[in-house]
Amino acid sequence: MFRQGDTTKGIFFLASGGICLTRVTESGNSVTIYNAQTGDMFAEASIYSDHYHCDAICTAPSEVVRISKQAIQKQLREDTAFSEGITKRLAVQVQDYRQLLTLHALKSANDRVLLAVELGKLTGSVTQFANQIGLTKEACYRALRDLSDQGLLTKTGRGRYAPTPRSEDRLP
Amino acid sequence: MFRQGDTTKGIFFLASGGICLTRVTESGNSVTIYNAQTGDMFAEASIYSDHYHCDAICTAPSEVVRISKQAIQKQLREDTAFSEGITKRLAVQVQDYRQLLTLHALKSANDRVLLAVELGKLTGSVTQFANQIGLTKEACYRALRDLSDQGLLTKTGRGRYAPTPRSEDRLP
DNA sequence: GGTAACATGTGATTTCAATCATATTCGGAT
DNA sequence: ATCCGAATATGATTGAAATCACATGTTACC
Repeated sequence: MFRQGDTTKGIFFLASGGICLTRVTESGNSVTIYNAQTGDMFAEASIYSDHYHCDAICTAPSEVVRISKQAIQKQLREDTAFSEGITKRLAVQVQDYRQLLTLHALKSANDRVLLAVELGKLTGSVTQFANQIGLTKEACYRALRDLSDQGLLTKTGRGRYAPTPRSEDRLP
Repeated sequence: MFRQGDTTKGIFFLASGGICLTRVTESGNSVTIYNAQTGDMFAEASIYSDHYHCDAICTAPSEVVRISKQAIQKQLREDTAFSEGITKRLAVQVQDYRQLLTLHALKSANDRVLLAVELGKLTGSVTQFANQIGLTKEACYRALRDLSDQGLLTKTGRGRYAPTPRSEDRLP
C-alpha cells in the first residue's frame, strides 16, 4: 500500500484480506507494528503527518478503500458531527485496546479465557478466539473445559461456551 | 488522581512528575496501562464515558492540571484547532496501543525484549520496563543478558542497554 | 556514617502453556 | 453419497518463563 517515508495520501479501510504494518527501527531491524484484519482501519494518524512512518504490505489479496487526506481534512473542518464522530470513534478504540491489553496481561490461560468469554470475545470459532487472545487453540480448549468443570462457564454446544450466571443476577 | 469507577471530571495535563495509569482486573491483578511523563496528557477518552476505567496514581510528586469535562466539550465544539489537537492525540494513542499489542503477541522473552528496546521502551528502570512489556524483571534481565551475549544489544551501563547499530547505517 | 528501601543481577526449581500426536465431527464441494 | 479440509477435543511430552532465593550496588534520609 505504501512505504515508510512516502508522502501521506490518506487513511485506509481494509474491506477484506490482510495488511501488515512494519517499521524499520533506528538499529536497522524491520519490526511488525500491527497486523490489520478485515474490517480494520489503519494509518489514522497519517492525517496529521506529511509522510508515513511505516510500511503497509499486503499479506493476502486484499480489498482496500482509501479516503483521501484532503477529503478527511475538509470534512473534519466543515462537518462538526463528522469530526465529533471520528473523535469518539478514536476514543472508543483507545478503550478497546486498553481492554485487550489488560486481557493479554493475564498470564494464566484460565484467567484469560474466563475474562475474554465474560467480555463476549467468543463469538466465532474457538480457533479465531484463541488467536485473538494470544493462546494456542489447544490451551484454549483445555481452559474452556477446566472452567466448565469448575462451573465458571457453561458449555452451550459444540464450541460454544457462556459465563455461568452469578446468583446475584438471577431474577424471580 | 482518580480511581477506576470514579465519575469522570475531565482530562489531565501532567506539568511535572509522573503518573502511572493502572487497571485492576477481575482476578485482582494490577496492570500498567500507561506511564505518563512530564508534558503528557492523559484520560482523553474519559470525555465520552461516565466513569474512569483505570486508576491514576502518582509515582512522583507531580503538578497536574485538570481541564473540566464541560470546558472540554464546549471547546471541542467551538475551537477547531483544539478539536484537531485532541483528535491527533487520540490517533497517536491508537497507534501506540497497537504497537504494544504487537509486542505482547510475541511469546519469546528475547524477541519481546529486543523489539521493546528497539522501540525505545527502555527509558526508566528495568523493573518498570518489565511490567510494561508483560514479563517478570528476572526474565527481562536474563533476556537482556542473552541479547547482549548475542551481540544484538549493547550494555551501555548498569541497567542501560541499547540496540547494536546495524552495519548498513554506517556512513563514511 | 549508618541504614533502610529499592534496583540490578544471577542461580535453582517448578509450573504451565506450547508442541506434537491423534481421533472425531461437521460442512462444503464433487 | 462420499471425499476432503477445517474445527473440535484430548492425551503425552517438552521447554521456557515464573517463582523462589539470594548477593551486590545505589540512593536517600536521619
